[in-house]
Amino acid sequence: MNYSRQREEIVHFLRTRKDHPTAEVVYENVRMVYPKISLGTVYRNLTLLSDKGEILRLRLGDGVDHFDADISEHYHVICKECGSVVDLDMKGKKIPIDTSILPYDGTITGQMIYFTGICKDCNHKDI
Amino acid sequence: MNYSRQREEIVHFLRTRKDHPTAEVVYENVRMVYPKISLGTVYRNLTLLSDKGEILRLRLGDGVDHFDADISEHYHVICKECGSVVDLDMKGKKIPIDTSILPYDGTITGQMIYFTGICKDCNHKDI
DNA sequence: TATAAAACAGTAATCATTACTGATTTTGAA
DNA sequence: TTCAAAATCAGTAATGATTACTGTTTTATA
Repeated sequence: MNYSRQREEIVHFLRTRKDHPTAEVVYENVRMVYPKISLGTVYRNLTLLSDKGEILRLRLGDGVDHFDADISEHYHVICKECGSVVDLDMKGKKIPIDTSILPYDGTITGQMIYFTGICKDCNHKDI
Repeated sequence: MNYSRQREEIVHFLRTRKDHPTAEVVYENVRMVYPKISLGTVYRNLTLLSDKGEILRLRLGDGVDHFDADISEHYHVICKECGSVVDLDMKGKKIPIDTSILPYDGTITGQMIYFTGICKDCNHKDI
């Protein structure tokens, strides 16, 4: 995989963000540096990078893919009000689930956990 | 909400299935009973029914919504090989996660857990 | 039965994402 | 440094799931 300036900038932009931008948001921002970049290039690189494991693709169920440069073990909370996605910093600890007791005839290899809730900002709005 | 014959048949079909059909699969099957039903009707009813809580809409991350008439507490395993979705019958038990210790500034109201794995059938294929 | 509300079939529109194409850039060896 | 092959790009078209629209039919109930 050759590293183009566009791809570098996409990764660099993602590393500056702790929210979890969509392809569209990445596009709008990288365009400030490379105005001629196309949305297709953004999508192709996000797919390439997540396939190689350099970034995470998050499918949060809102119909749009989100991307995360933080590939360490961590979890996400999705705000039901505003849709924002916030990291849970588990300081390296995984939530323990004993998959061996689950009643399943096949092999369980992984788990995906998302939390839903109301974020700090939306909590304040209610007052 | 008036109950039409089409809507009844959609719910009835979903109840016969333990896999988790997509709107397209529901459409193909309900068409055997009501050949003139349109895909739009299927989508509208699936949305209506899941909004009312009579069925579940599952967003499993494969880009297609799946639907489940079983609204009891249970979990799902997605096969990485064939994409099939199998229920985990937890016999009423929830997987315990103490959300109060999670480092989050807002309110956590719910959790979504999916497991990934290799289903029984795909395990056999490897031999 | 008559009537208003709800639902329908059929079709068009939307929106995120992927695929295609010919031009440009990057890489690594001469 | 130069140059050809490979990779990537910009721009655009296509795809596929889902939603919206419109005029017609069905349903509930008075």
